Amino acid sequence: MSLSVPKIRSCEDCPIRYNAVCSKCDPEELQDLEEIKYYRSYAAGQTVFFGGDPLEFVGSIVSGVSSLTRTLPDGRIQMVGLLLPGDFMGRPNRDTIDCDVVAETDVMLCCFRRKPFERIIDETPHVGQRLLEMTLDELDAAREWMLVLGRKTAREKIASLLHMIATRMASLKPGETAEATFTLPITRETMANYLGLTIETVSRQMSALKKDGLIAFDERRDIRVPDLAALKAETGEIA
Amino acid sequence: MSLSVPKIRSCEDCPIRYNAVCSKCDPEELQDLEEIKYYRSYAAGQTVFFGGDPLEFVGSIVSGVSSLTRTLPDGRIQMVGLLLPGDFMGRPNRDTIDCDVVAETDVMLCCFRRKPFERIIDETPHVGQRLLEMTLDELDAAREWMLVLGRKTAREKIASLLHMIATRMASLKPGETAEATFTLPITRETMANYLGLTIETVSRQMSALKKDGLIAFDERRDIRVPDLAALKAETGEIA
DNA sequence: CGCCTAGTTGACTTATATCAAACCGCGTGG
DNA sequence: CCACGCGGTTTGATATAAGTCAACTAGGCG
Repeated sequence: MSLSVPKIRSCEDCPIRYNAVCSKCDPEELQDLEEIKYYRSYAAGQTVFFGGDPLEFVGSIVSGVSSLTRTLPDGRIQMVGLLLPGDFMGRPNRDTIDCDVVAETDVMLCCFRRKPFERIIDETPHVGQRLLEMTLDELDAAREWMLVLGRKTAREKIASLLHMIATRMASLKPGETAEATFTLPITRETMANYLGLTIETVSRQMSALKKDGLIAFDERRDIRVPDLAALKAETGEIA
Repeated sequence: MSLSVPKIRSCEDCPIRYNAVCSKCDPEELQDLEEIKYYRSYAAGQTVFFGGDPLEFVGSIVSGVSSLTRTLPDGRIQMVGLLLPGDFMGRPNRDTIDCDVVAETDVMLCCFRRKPFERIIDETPHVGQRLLEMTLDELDAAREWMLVLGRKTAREKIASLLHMIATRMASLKPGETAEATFTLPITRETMANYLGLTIETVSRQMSALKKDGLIAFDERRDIRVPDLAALKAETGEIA
């Protein structure tokens, strides 16, 4: 498993320059951040943080996908967040982290040691403001997901997840047809953990959606959605 | 249904002075807030915001309990947040709200029109900082709840809800025995909507917990928990 | 007094979990 | 080069937790 070495030299080149926690910074603020940032890479499957560990650093996902999970003592797992490029991980003003953070694909992180970053939040308003904005968005997403977990059927859950991934991925390369193609960044097991289902149920519903022509795939991970609107109609969100 | 008229004259008297969005403010900042604040009351059952409506104001719960809910077109409802005194409602920098907000009991709100409040966030750092802190806490709570919704059994869900209410209410009057008594601020239906269950299942599990001696009640809403640790053991969170 | 809402309880159905087996692509070592 | 094992996935048979439908109780209020 090869770890890509960071090639980014300055924040100007950074692929997440305009949506990460630093996106509102003016050049001067950016300079402050630049002085304390450093990069880290994780291979797919590696754990970035263990729940309960002291939180030494925070940071942004530059590339790749990570998951946030919570686990019950008997081993039941629930994914509680999916972090894509630009998303922030860690929690200022908290000594420990309460979720496991796992790299689902190879991941590159732009990190800041927590203490200096907390100082920056207090001193450079645009970082704190952007972080508030991002946290509010995440809260909205978490609440949206509570509806999925609490009230949707297995089929609706799968359709919702696929639709979300399709649109979030698509938003990176905008060009918008009714169609979408993407590679699932996660295993069936991870999907199950996200959706509060078993992997067997995930598999059955994927097969059912395929049989119904709503999605297509041969290789297990390469999904084609011929008609995003039709998939959306399966999420239960349409009247 | 009688609406209590606000009796609070200044922020100094305010019951949520030290845990609301204003809690980090120094006297000068408080003065800025005081100039734009106003009070509103809602009777139990009234809707404060309808999902999708323009968001004219934001504010803090001074007293009472409100719920945040999301609804699917076919009528399925999921509660996605429970707001207790001190909690903040509304969303700066967003023109509409995406949840219904309902007063579960009589509620008093300390409100700010949204635009002036947004200006305050930008100008008085302690408000933005506190709001970030509160939003991060809410995000943690939402994630905790995703675990409940996705992976817990009906009994564990009920136990989790009762335990949470017991401890959150208890924290107001700290004195900590192993025992707790409280009045449920919500109906069985609201409980069901919070937990992603039907009201019949809620009722059955309440009866089961009662039969097992984990809770006691005659009047449907006045709950006594003889042993909080024993209740906690039913939440699935204990090894 | 009778209706209305909130809650409880029972009988039955069903969606999803559980248990079990087999499949498929892939890298490894004989 | 092929057999093997392995992780990830699919599919089938069965079990069960929770949902549905329905009847009934108990307060509260006009």
